[in-house]
Amino acid sequence: MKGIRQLAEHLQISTGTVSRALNGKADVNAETRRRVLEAAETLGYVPNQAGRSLRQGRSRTIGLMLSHDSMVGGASDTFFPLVINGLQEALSVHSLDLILLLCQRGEAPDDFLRRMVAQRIVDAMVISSTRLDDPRFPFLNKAGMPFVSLGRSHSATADNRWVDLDFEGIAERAVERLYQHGHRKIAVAAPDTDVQLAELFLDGYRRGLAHCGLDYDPDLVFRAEAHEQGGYAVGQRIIGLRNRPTAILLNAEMMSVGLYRSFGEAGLQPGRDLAIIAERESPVGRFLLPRLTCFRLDPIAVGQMLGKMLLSQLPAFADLYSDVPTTKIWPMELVEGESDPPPEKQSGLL
Amino acid sequence: MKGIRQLAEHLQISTGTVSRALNGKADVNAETRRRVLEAAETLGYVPNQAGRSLRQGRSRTIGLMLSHDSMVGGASDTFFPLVINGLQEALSVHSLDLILLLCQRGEAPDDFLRRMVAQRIVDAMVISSTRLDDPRFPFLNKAGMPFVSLGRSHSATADNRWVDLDFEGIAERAVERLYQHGHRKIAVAAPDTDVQLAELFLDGYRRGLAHCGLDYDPDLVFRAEAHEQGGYAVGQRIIGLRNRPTAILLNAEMMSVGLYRSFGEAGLQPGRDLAIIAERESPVGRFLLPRLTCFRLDPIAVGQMLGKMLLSQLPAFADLYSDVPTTKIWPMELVEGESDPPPEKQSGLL
DNA sequence: CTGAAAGCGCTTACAG
DNA sequence: CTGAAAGCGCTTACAG
Repeated sequence: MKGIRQLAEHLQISTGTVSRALNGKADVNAETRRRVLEAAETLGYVPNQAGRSLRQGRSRTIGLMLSHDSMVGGASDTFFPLVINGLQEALSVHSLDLILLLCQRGEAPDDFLRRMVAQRIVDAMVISSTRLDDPRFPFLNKAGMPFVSLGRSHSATADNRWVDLDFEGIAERAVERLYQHGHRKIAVAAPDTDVQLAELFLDGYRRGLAHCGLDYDPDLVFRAEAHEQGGYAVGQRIIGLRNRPTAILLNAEMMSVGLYRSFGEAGLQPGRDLAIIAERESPVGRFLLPRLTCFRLDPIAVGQMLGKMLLSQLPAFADLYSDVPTTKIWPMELVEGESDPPPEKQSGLL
Repeated sequence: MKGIRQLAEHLQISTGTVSRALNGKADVNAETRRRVLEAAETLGYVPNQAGRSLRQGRSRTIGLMLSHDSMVGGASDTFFPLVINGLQEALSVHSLDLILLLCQRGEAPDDFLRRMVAQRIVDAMVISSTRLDDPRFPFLNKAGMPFVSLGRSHSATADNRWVDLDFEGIAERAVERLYQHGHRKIAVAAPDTDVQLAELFLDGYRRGLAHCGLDYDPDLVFRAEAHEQGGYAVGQRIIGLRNRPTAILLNAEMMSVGLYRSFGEAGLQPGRDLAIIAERESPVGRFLLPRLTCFRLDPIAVGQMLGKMLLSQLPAFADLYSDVPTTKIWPMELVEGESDPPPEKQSGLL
């Protein structure tokens, strides 16, 4: 079935009536509507999106911009797909489709976004992998494109909506927990880039130290990339120290795989010889030996929240979502593993 | 800048000329073209996609359909993002955009595809996660939507284009390698679903056994899901056996994380107590201890090949890509790790 | 409740 | 080399 015109001719009625019947407008005869829906179903008619978008001035499609890094890093493994699921759930309530726009490795994220927005393929955007200073915020604000962000930024205005994980809080709590376990020399690993989470993670770390009356020692901050290789490098550096830290916080759980290996190679045991707490629960961390102590959250709920925040930004749905918070720092719950045993167990591990 | 009409008025020329200048048509005065391009640049004009698509009958957008499983499973970790990069590289040569369409958990992939195709948002599709019997092939063939597939299927016709990994070949070679290392009781893990790769992997396994003169023993085939938890379950079952296999092939490298843990918990050493070869190289496998022996391929090249195959299916570009193969079984190269030590080293590991 | 008509923004034969 | 006009498929005031 080609178009609405053919469908209308087949039914011997006007395209306008077909359109109204299909779009659930009130003023259509019940029997007419039934005939139209039945014919559309049997003939497999689905409205051409381009015609619809052009006429309505909107596409009913939401774009989620992902960077190559957010897919390849440890974050990919189950986090993003589940966030996306939650997002789709929230949007599908209003028949909005979600498409994923993957910024190529090498392409500047800002240019990429500009292109996508200018083409008007999507009515609204979800952005992620925010940076401290992120030009996408002023750009989207200026372009008048509704959006929400997974991640904070200094560039966000009071009108912008975002959800972010409580990186600060978990770093603080991890330090306090390690302190209670008897640790006095607690290190931290964080990425050496301008991603927002690095700053937050370190802020929380410092705050935790302060609470415990420990001094901040810049030598205990290990800058490394948030993946296996980065964790391996951190492990190597720690092993080489005269005066090793007895515990470490990792900002990404995939780092632990490399850290475990470096310790294993050196005949040391992660957990016993270095207590480890990592940022986010994942299947890998759950099956490492020792099992990783980490922080849990519900990524689907994060996605649903993002979806609702986005809907609150769309004129067509704003009134239905007026009670949605404007920003949300998502709490995370500690999941006790085996990688930060309390002092009395530290020698008896395995 | 709103539309082409405003741009034309600003330049005091017709919209037709603006359009021709912008689209690089030959018969435009050089100076006119320069003025148009400059004005478009400074005023930030980009053509409205809906208008373009409607008029041209095509969107210059390619859809990549991903299933939730393909993102969440181990396959996600670096494989898909890199394939996507290669795909985008190939398509960007002709200014074709790629959008990712993620089939929700729970939504039937066939219905999802039907909806996407009917809406005509994309000109062509890339599908993945093929099954033995996959209705998407006849559907796309019937709908006349050009497509390529990452993965074989019995449902593919001779006209369909696909790239698939050489699951059969690697399973066969892995068995032969393990046989040469002295193993006579070689197990295999494969998913218990109708994904195409399960069948191929088992076919190769059987062929390898036959080459080595070993009997096929169904008790050595462990059906399990292709992730950490699945690998853990396989490990548990092996440990419980009176007469354990001395080696195993895993169809997914993420399984090894769980398998390693189950062995570690039982005081056994992966590698020494069970030789392991897994399907695909990944950062996790590289940093496990012992390092995983596995098979390597270049996912970017796979993506580029898929892109070229797809272009060969599009009328506008077919003649430029007439030399692209119609199907390709992608070879993989063994990467020697520490998880399948030759016999003389098996006792001295670690 | 339905039909006829306009028009969304673009590209492209066609005429000159 | 450029302009005027048609039309892609749809939705939606408007008239009846």
